[in-house]
Amino acid sequence: MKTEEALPKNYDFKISEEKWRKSWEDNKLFEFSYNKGDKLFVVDTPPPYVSADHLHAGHIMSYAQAEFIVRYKRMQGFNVFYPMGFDDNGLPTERFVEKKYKINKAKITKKEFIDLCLKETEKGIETYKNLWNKLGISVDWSKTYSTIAPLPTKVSQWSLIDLYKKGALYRQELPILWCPTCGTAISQSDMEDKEKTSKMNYISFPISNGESVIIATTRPELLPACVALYFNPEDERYKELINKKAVVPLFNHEINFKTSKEVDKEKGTGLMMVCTWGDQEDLEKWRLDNLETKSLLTPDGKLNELGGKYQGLTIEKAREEIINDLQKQGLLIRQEDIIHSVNVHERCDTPVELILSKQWFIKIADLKDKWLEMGKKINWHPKHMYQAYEIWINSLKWDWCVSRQRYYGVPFPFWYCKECGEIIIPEEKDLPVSPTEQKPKISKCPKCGSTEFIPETDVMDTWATSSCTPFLLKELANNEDLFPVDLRPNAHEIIRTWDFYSIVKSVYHFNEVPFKNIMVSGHGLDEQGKKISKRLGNYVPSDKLVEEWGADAIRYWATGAGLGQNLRFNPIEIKKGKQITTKLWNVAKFIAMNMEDFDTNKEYTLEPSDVWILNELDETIKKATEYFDSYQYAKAKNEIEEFFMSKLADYYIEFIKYRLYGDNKSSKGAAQYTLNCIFIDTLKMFAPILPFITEEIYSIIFKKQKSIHISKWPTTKETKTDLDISDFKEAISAIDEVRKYKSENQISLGAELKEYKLNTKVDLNKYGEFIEKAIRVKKINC
RNA sequence: GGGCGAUUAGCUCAAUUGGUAGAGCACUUCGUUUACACCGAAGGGGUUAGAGGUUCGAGUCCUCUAUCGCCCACCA
Repeated sequence: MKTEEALPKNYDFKISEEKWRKSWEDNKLFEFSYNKGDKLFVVDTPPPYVSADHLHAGHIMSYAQAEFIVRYKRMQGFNVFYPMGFDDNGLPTERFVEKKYKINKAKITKKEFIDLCLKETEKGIETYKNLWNKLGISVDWSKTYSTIAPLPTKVSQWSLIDLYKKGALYRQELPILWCPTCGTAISQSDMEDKEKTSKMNYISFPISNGESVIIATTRPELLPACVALYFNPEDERYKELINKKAVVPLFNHEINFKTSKEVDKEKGTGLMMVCTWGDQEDLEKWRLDNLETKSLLTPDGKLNELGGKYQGLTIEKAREEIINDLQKQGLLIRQEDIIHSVNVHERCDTPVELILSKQWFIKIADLKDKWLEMGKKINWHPKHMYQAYEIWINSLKWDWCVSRQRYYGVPFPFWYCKECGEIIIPEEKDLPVSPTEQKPKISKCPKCGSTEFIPETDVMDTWATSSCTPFLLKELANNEDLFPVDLRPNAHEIIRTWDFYSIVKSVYHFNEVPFKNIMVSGHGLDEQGKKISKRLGNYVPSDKLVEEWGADAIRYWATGAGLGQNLRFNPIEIKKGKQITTKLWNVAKFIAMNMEDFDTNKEYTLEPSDVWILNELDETIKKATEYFDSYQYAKAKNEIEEFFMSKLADYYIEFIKYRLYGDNKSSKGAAQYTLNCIFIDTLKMFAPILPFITEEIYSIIFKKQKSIHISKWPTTKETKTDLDISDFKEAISAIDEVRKYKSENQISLGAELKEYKLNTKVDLNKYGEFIEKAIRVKKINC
């Protein structure tokens, strides 16, 4: 071995990381090619929204954490399929473009808008690709997909058609969740809670006997759509009202009183106004009691003709004017300021409305048991994340509305017969189709013979396309064995969307769960513990981070949180990552300097310290392997680091210096042999976390294979020896004692003591010479 | 209101199935040693959020309380 000159004094991560990125790419190291019988490990990694122009430590964290596992599995001999995709269609991208270009929808054509989306999509993909490359994310870039491209479009359309044929997809006119700002139907999972300040209005309703009742509401603008008043049948205050009628103030239509046990006597005035529709409660009463339908809102969130003099006003404006008018007529009894949480559309913060509309739905709400049962078949890492899934399933109230009245997305593959409304479906071989640009292949409606067809203009919910990824991957590599996938890594906020919808689809299509394992990562937090967000601007852009610290150091930081846990951004931890790489470098240098005369072919007689460190190594390999196998990269890192820093660097190297520098050839050889063994395995164990420095050192010192990342993960070896080193710990304690003595007496560790009397009990016949030489004492006594 | 997770040294976090509370950073005192000053050694620092319970023994198990984060419900 001749390596000394090859290791410069300092490690330059900028040069080295760039070099290996290029080398891995040139050598196609991570490209997937499959031979029947290979152990597969297929990763269905989240296709990020390309609209993210604000990549930060949180993104680095979650993708790096999944990648630790991927690199580990690759070294374990799995044939890894790890493609990356981009989720580039749908509302997130549209909203991003609207905001970025301050789009006025009246002044832009659909085509211009879509072109802008495409342009931003391209840019976004480049930004991500660049970051993943810099970070050393080992994806197979030859198998990239984007959700709007022909193949994913085809798969998404096939999926809908299959669901339709199986009766799981239906089109119906129903009260649905609607976002007035985005002008589209949305689904339950697109909503989130938001605290809003509002006013509770106490409004007087005249009743037929000349008296009046008071109802409390935050939404007086719904008065024109008020269809009934409810009270609890046991509420003595209102019992007599049951046969009376009330008159809706300002609008003067008569409504009935009804009872329901679900009305809470304590809430408001105990009288509940039901409008079609203000909230879930209204909807249920409407369904249950067959109430009249009074559709009040237009798609852009204004009152329609039912609003009378308030027609054309926005919800907020109508609320304001109705309150004014009620006040003028003395019908507004009082107002209270309140803070309540409102369901808003997560993409734009607009309160969600319920309107009557014809949409496409996938049946999910009535099959909760099935989704729960299927969810249990998946290994959730960490386990309690299943509960997040369970809670969501149990809260399902709506079928999944998959149609969106938007532009930039995968089109629904349907036409309708103009005469009879028959749904015309293309054949699978003709997919993908764009109904607005193409005519159906058939010339006549099979039902009525009409020759005119109307295209469906809706596009799919963004999740309707991304939920296909588990079975898109097999199409991407044209290989049926790739389904179901082995690992789905993602953040916890998309359990209810990406994970759940993926399960729904795979169960419908193949009666099988789409993935065997889910690993859920937490959020990146800023140094104060706040969630990193674009709005707060509390982050350093990810590319700057990598530039400043290097990929290995940032990746090291990403090991700091266990699965599902949030992780604070912490420069000290990144620094520590850098420190580890420096330490690895220096140890490598030390080894290179002392390996010149090492003959790998000789047999060596191991000494106690050699056996000790080899046993420690075995123990570390065992634990690190167990931890990686259970997705606990954080614990694995701790074990490896502890071994490397505290056992190898702090002790073993000090233990053997006298042998390496001395004249005893066979003793030196044994130390060289041991050092060689333990260092290569240490490097390998660090490789999934610190891919660059380990590759650099491996390439210089060991050179066995073209890359450490395709070398075999270390296994335990059971060192063969006649030595009993069960008391070796005592020798270490003795060394510690001398170290402490030297430190307390301000003697340098290098200075040789003439004599030292140990307090520690240790077998000096066995370890005396070793202790004397390792800690530099001429004569040691007990 | 319900659920999940958390609460351990000044800070960030560890602690297998219950068995003497540990590390890093920071702090203090030393030390330039032929891998490393992008360094090394040693030291101080704790009523494990609080209260009760089970146990020979509790950071760990149970109950309650407090605080933080997240999810769900709540729009009368």
